[in-house]
Amino acid sequence: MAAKKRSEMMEETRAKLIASARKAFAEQGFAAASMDDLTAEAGLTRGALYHNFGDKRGLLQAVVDQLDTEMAQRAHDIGARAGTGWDGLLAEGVAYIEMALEPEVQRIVLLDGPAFLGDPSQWPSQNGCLHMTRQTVERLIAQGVVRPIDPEAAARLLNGAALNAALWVAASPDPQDVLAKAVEAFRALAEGLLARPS
Amino acid sequence: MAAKKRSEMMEETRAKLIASARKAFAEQGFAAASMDDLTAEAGLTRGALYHNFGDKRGLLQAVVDQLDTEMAQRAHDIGARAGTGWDGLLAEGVAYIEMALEPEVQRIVLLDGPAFLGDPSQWPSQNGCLHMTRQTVERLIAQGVVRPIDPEAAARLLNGAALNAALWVAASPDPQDVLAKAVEAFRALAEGLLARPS
DNA sequence: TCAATTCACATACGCGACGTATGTAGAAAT
DNA sequence: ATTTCTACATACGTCGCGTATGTGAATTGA
Repeated sequence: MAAKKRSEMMEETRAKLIASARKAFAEQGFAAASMDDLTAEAGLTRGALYHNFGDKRGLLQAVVDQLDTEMAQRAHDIGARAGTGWDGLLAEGVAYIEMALEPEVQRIVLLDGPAFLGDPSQWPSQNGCLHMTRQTVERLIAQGVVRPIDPEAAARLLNGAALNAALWVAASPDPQDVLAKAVEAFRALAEGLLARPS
Repeated sequence: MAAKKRSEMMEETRAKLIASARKAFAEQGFAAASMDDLTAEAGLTRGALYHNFGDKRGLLQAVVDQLDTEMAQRAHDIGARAGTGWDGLLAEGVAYIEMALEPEVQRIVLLDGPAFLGDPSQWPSQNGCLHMTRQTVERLIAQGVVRPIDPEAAARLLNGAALNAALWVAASPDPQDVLAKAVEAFRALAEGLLARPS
């Protein structure tokens, strides 16, 4: 076991705190989660927390950034696997709906994030999912597949639709059935973006 | 001045507390708002609050119900003025986007509401806006204007899209310009619901 | 009309959680 | 080897929620 440098130790501490916070925030919500409990589970104290993240919101910010980055990566992979065309965008959107079913994502990124950190597009992580959807839309507009509308606006509305679909699915007693309906409605809505041959 | 009955007095205190809470929650957010300050501004104490609403969440629930009812009424009027067809649905959606620009609506109903009360469709007020949009969609499906998809799903996604559009507009430095883009994108998306002559 | 009761609200208290100020041990620097 | 620095721990003050208890005015019943 090689001796660890100080910077490595600090990275490890940050990682442990973020991991504990992810669990606590997902299970109890940001407001109800106790910093004492949270840090204790990571084998640390609140001192480490305030030293590394400034305050409770700073920790939430770090957790959200990590989750958002993971989500963007996953959605990108799924979208790319479905191709660079229209199907890619649909796959991304559906992937987003399905990811939003995970309690961690829903509670932290979709509910507490906007409530306590404000508008997602202002986050340091820039909301990777949103950014990625926008790029996909831009590409499809350039391809002539999607009609020339503001790509930022389109990405916003698509992500918003997906988010609410996920909230609905998650709260339903029969998630599988509701998920199918949500995906169908999402496909229908998204088709409104298609260039009409008119 | 007629003497007031006890029930009338109680209604008045409830109204005063809700009014104070609307201001406080809108300005500071639910989590940061202090019940002591809130009740003091209404000329009361926390005693009245806990007697009438049970706890802090109960007060938020009451505020959200009131706002939601007002929003549904306003959107209904605007939609009805635009007719009972496709334009009615579009008008409702745009009205929803514009209402979501008001700090009271955005902060309380769209951000803190879901975060602290859970899924909007589970609220006692049943989320009037959502309910109304669904009815409109159902009517248009019956008319053959909208293709036969699950109306609940469609209403959910439309409202979700409108919400995120509003968050975007509100956070932008040039709301007027961004609002126009958002409305355009919303119209495009919504057209995906139209029945195709395929 | 008057005593008894109810109730809407105020007051008082305890507890938990956040943020800060201070302490400390070990690594880094010279 | 001494000094400095820093990543964390410890200790403290404060604030806000929820509850338990008190009180005066309105209501009830005879």
